[in-house]
Order: sequence, then structure tokens, then C-alpha cells
Amino acid sequence: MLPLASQRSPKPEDLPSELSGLRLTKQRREVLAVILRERDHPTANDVYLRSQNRMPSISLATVYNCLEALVSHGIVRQVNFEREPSRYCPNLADHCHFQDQNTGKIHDVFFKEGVKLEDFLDLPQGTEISHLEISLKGNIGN
Amino acid sequence: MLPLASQRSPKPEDLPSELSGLRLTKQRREVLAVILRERDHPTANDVYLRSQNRMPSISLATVYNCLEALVSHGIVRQVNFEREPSRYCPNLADHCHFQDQNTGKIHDVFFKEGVKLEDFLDLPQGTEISHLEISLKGNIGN
DNA sequence: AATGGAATTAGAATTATTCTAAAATATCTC
DNA sequence: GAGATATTTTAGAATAATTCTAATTCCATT
Repeated sequence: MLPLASQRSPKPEDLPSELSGLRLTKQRREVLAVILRERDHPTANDVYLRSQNRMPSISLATVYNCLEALVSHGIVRQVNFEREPSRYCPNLADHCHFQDQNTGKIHDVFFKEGVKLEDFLDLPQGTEISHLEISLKGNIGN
Repeated sequence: MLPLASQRSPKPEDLPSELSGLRLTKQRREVLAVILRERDHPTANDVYLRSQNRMPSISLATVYNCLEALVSHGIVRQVNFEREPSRYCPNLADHCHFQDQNTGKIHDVFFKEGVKLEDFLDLPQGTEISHLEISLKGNIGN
């Protein structure tokens, strides 16, 4: 398995031709490369605009298709802040997101070592969590 | 202060004429009453349909306006699950939400006594959180 | 009762996203 | 490798939640 998460500036052609059972077509590779290259949680439209640099003919529908394929195969995470457009995150480690209200920038936030959900939430007896999203907003004090 | 959170089946006319500095008009009162009556996290459209029982002339735009007024005055919470339509919650206590994937129903989930954010998240030094949303999905085992 | 500001309303507009159907591309089978 | 089949891409239309617009109505205060 490629150390995707640690690559610094991957080129589409560096990526394998298949990943988690998903065929990596030219477009999917490009979309993934864009997300890996600049890890700033771009929106679908951001990804579209950036993909156009290397692949001017790519369509927005394709970007949406590729994102959906990557997300449903667990290669990329979809990140939501309230009703804002979804953003995309290549960091698959268990983490959540903080949006700085001054800059709008989104930061990954990690859990303290060894913390489990049940440690801080009163979950109904017997719940199995399949999806968890934690979104924070605020300011970074001086 | 009215014990809003503990009322069982409030009628619009039971509600005060002002709340947290927000003028409670007939429509706002009705919208709030709907949200307090059935605490099942209705969408804006759900609220619209239910409001029409007592107030057939209310418009969807008004429901949105009222919800926005109630939310921005901290009387009601807006709850999001990924890209689904927003839902509305009258429980102002610090809590988060779990959606049962079998029934679609949403359950309030509370924090363990005395737990603080910093206890389980590695927040960047000096962050002040102004908004926090935790959304869970999963199944309730037998 | 007249005035002024806020709220409501219908309907249009917006916007992120999904859908559709056709064309292009890749994969499979012989 | 050629033809058959399946998958993907594409442009543009469609959808759906939400917001906006501008006119009207409501309400509190003169």
C-alpha cells in the first residue's frame, strides 16, 4: 500500500491504477492527486478548478462522480460544516475538523490518545456507530 | 423563564410574547410550539406541514424566517446530518445527535458528566470554540 | 386613526448536487 | 486484435433546500 497520506506533492501518474477495488481512471487519479496535493479541504468546485490545470477538459459532473467514488471506497473523506458546500479530506486517520472563523481555513483536530466515544458520550446501550462527524468553529486566540 | 424544555404539549398561546429579545409573533409562536410539541427533530418542511394544521395560511418562507429567527436568538438549535435537510431541536442543553439508520429517527445524546472538549480533543493551543456539532449514525443492536 | 418599522407572503432566484442520455473509453471474450 | 459488453465521462437539464425580492400586512406607538 502506498503511503498516500505522507506523500508531499503527488503527481497523478504516481498513483496506482486501482485502489481499494476502485479503478483509478485518469480523471479519478487527477481528482485524488488534487486532494492529496493541497490538503486544505477543497470543495467540489475547488477540486474542479484545480483539476482543470492539468486536465482542462474535465467536467464538473465528473469531479462529482470521482469524489463520490473516492468517498464511497473510503479513499477520501467528505467533510461538512453546517449547510456549507461539502469539502474533501484525504486524511483517513480518525479525526475531526475545526474551522477558523477569521480565515475560514479548516484544521484537522485529533483525538487524545486512546480516547473512545463511550468515554465522553452517553450512548444508548448497544449502539454501533458507523459514521461520526465532529465539526467545530471558533477562533484561535493570539 | 418558562420551563420550555420540560413542557409536554405546549399550545402557541401558552408561550410568552417575547423571548430572548425576539418578538414572538403568531407565526413564530406557532413554529416554536410545533418544535416543542413533537421533539422529533423535524425539518423545515415538516414544521411547515405541521404548522398548517393550526395556521393554514402560514407560508414556507415564513417558516424559514421564523426558524432562522429562533435559531439566531438561541431558542432553537439547527441540527445537520451530512447533506440532509436541516432539522430543528428545542433541547438547548449541551448535547449531540445520533441517527438510527434503521428507522431514520434522531436521538439526543448527552455528554458524560463533567466532560470537557479538551479532555478528548487535541485542540490547537488557544482555540475558542463558538460552535460545536457532533453527528453520529449507526444502528441500535438488539 | 395615521405613521413607521418589522414580519409575512408568494413566487422567483440561487446554488450545491444529482440525474439523464449520449459519446467515449476500457475490459473481456473469442 | 476485433467485436461485444460494461464502465466512465460529459454536457446540460433537473432537483431540492434554502434564500431573496418586493409587495402587502401587521402592530406598536404616536
